[in-house]
Amino acid sequence: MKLALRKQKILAAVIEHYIATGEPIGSKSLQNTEGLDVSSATIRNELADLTVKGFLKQPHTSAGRIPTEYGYRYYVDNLMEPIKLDDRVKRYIENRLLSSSDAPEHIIKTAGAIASELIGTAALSTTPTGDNTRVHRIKFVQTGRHTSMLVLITSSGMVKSRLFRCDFDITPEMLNVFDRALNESLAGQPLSAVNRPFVQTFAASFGELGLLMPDMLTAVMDACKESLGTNVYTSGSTKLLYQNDFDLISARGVLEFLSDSDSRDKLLSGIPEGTTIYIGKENSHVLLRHSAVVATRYEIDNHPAGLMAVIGSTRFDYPKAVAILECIAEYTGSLIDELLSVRQ
Amino acid sequence: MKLALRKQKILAAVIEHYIATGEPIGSKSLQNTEGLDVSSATIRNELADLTVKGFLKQPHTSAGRIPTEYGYRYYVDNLMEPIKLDDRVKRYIENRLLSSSDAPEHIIKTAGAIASELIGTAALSTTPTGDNTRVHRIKFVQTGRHTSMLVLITSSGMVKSRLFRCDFDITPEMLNVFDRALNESLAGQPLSAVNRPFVQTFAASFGELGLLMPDMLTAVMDACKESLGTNVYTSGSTKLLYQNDFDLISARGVLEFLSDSDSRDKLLSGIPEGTTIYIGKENSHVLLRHSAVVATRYEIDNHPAGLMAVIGSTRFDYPKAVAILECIAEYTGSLIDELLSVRQ
DNA sequence: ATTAGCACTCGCACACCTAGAGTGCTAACG
DNA sequence: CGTTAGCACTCTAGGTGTGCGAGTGCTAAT
Repeated sequence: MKLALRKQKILAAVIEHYIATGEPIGSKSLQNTEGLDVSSATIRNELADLTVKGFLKQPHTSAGRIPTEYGYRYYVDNLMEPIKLDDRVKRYIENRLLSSSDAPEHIIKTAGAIASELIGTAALSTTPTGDNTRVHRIKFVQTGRHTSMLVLITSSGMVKSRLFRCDFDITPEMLNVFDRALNESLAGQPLSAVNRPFVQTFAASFGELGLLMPDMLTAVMDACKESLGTNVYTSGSTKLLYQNDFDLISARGVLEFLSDSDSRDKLLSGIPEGTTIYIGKENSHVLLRHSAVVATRYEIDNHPAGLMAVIGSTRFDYPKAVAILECIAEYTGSLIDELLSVRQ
Repeated sequence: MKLALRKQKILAAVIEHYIATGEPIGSKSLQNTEGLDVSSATIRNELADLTVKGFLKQPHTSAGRIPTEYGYRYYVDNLMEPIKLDDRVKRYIENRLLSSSDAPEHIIKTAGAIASELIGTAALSTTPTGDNTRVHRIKFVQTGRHTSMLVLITSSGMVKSRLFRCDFDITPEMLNVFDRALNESLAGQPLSAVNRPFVQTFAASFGELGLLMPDMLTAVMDACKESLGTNVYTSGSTKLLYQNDFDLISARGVLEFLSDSDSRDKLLSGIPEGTTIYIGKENSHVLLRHSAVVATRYEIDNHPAGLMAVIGSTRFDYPKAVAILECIAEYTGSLIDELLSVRQ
């Protein structure tokens, strides 16, 4: 729907006032809006119209107007102007990321923490998705007479380990043989390829020896499967409880949602590349019906990889959140790229 | 302070009623208490006395009595009877733990989740403390021309990784040399021994080559230092927001506390072996002033290692929490022992 | 199309009231 | 001297009533 210029101006003014203060605004206060030189009665007419069209609503008859979810959507799609981030903020983000320790997981965790801190709401960050990830290397470390640890390193620099036990004594030579054989056939394979058929073929090609170590092969499979899933880090979730435009039920709902890995992962995996905004009922999950999600994917090796996201009430400073998230995502991606020497 | 038998009976009855219902109880309802055959007037006298002595208090004049923190303390120390866990519950715990994947971190995380689920409040579980932990093995995996990953495996089965980069091309032979040298001098060392002096001595003994790799040695040190710290897993923290005897401020405080790793670790590291209960102001941290913590240490290789703890309002089913935590801690310890083959 | 004026609506804050629960005190009892 | 019955008292929760202020929608004039 195309709105007349004056209506757009009024809609933007209502939304920006509401985002800033959390209070409804009425026709009188709107007269002070820059470049809106009409009487309050005119504004009242426009407000009534915007309300009928579904962009605005009144909490109750004698209150001012606040945006509906539809209003926010229109604002996000048509009215909001992308803000340019202050250089100091950019430098702050870069420094914080650089001073986190040199493990990809740490960097990603820190990225989430920065987002939460700067945007002032709960933030999520995920390790890269496994789709483009391959097995980099598998290592064995003996831990006991019958037990050993398997360490899987993926092409995106993630590490997973598994303990397994055998019925017979493990010798270093044996581990060496397995080390060589496994890496020969697995290194470079996509993680998703390491499934039961693959492992069974591998074991078969190994003859009798292969049959001896079902536990080890299960461990390999397990580790690959787990690496295929992403780790999700949550930051600043208590901030939700301080947002006064968020009632306890909704805030609790979001917290509940965040701690339920199934529904959380379902949301996250559905987010496309670039920057995405879900407002209110646009979220498929019931618990997020009163919340907004702003998410963006960072890239590793020029491929969309993991996510940076913030989540809060629908009353959200969308322009700011988008700018900060995109900045963090960019730095995070290039920092990990650098560490993995993907960009030589 | 020694209390007369009848006073003890009344105190226990008040506390147990309050734990069960969350409601204050008055003299009349207390007459129904098993084995208390006196009039309500007599009970009123006793209640007044217990109130003066500080065991009980009234939310307001016309309400019944509820326990004070001091009352809870007396109950926990003198009155509460240890409950024997139902066999089905025990089996449930064991099965849940056995079906978690074979990585110590997973088991510990699951243990926390079970505790939260069965006790119905937030739970914490930690990986073993580093005090008795030694370096088991260090592995190198090349990730790029100038970058490599270091994987540290500790004697308690934990894995830490670090990426590092060098100014020159890394060769497999070089990594092999370092692998051998590092493991020769580090394997079996307590993690705490791997500090800067140690690393410098090591580098010096290596001559020129040692000077070439400051980043690698820093990575080793970092990884050891990080392994010295414990990982803390939180489960069911949203449950705090559903406890109706917990006002929003207190619940939020606890959540805040749980997400602040510094103060959280400070609490956890101060907990002795065995089972410990902190009630209200006994907690050193301000944010826990209205909460209770029940914690117990599990053992690995017969040494007190990590923690299982639950946290909630002071209105707490202490006997149940103690019984369940101790059961979980025991199974967790022996399961990890078994995986690490410490008990052959 | 815009504006001034005005009656109207509604939520909030506050005061007020009542019912019910539980108490402490007093005096009587064994 | 401990125990008990009786009673006046206190306090909270919850319901009702009222005035204020903000903001609206409508109408008639420009």
